[in-house]
Amino acid sequence: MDMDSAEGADPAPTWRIGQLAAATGVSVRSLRHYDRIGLLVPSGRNPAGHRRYTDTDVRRLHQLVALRGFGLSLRQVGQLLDGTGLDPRELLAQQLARVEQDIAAAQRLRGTLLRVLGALDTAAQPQPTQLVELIGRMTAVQRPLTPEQLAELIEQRERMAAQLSPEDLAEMSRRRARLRESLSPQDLAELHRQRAELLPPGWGQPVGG
Amino acid sequence: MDMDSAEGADPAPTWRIGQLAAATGVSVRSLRHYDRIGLLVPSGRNPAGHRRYTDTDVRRLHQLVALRGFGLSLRQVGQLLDGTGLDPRELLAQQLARVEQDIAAAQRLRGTLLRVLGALDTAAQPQPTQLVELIGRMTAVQRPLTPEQLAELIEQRERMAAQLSPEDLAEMSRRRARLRESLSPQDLAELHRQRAELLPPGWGQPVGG
DNA sequence: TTGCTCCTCACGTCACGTGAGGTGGC
DNA sequence: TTGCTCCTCACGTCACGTGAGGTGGC
Repeated sequence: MDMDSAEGADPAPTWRIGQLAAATGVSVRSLRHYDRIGLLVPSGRNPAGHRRYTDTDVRRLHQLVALRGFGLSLRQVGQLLDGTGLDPRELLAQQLARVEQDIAAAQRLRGTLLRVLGALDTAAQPQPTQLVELIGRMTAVQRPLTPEQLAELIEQRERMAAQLSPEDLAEMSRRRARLRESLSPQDLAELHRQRAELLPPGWGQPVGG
Repeated sequence: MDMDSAEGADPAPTWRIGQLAAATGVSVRSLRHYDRIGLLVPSGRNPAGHRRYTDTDVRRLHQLVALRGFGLSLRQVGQLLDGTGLDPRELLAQQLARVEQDIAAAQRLRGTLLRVLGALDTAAQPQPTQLVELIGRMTAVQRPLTPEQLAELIEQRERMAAQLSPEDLAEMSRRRARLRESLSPQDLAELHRQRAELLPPGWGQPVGG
């Protein structure tokens, strides 16, 4: 019976860097990077200088990839792998807190994007420049638009629409349709909800309509 | 009545870079960076080469900051500000899709972190190295641990605990308490739920316990 | 006249991607 | 002998932070 699962017995180098990359999905460039920064130095080199990885190296790579997947920096991964005085539980708890902050920030951003997309849909302005100005105005004031601002917006819209050809209007309509198609039903619903919030009280669509 | 809201009349340069930075929260270094890449080139310089920003520049900066806040790259921001053939609606819709992917990925990561923290709490292993190995094993198999693996884990835990002094055990207990305190109640609840899922059927805590 | 503000390099960050130019391995 | 794999520089990415060393402005 063989003892290949015993500890301590380090088998002869077997893996070439390309094989390892193909087997693990880690790029050759990344493996060289990990070598350079001392995170994963292959146990051997052949006479020509080619890296040779042992099974022990491969195990370390697997751990490295797992830890990297937690969003840790390579420095942190290295300290964990080498047991350099870091408590993994605290580190992962910190990471959890960071991820939750990221999620919260991303969700706020999502809300903002939906609000702005809703306003753009309402405004239906063709010139990017004017959209940029609208965006600036919307994000400058964190509150919903005042009735005055909305009125101005609508007035502007009417003026622009009056100058557009039927072809332009049809094109704009197609664009809005494409935008709608690109959104998930949930997003579309929330967009409509956000747009309703954006409108001053009394401006909402008729409930029974 | 004055006409300071009229278009076209560009007032004399007024803002110095430091003043602008203080007023907007954008760092001096960032303002110089925006100048260098052509994103926000101040309208003037004084004889000594100091940047002088006009109110028009300031407006552009406000728009820049707003767009940057959507998570767009500076290149994208520049193209929007200059109206270089980009449809803002499509761009923001793309951005929305990206943000939602980010949220989904971060939520998966959050779940993984909670699972691992739960397992580490169960295992209560003191050596970072062994924790790393546990992590490697846990993330290598995406499924819950098999009863065999869990048994091995527990056996290991017992063996280690048997070798620890009462002081060590007390220290470990304090660490776990600190970890718990660092988690939100929601996280703590989910951690317990995840740990229950991790256990093979029949290993859960007694419902009425 | 003294700080304060401003200036331009220019390196560092982070985890690699992407060639450039050259040599060993099957 | 011919591709294929491997090697080492070394620049580019992205949005700046952080000095270094020097000069104008109030």
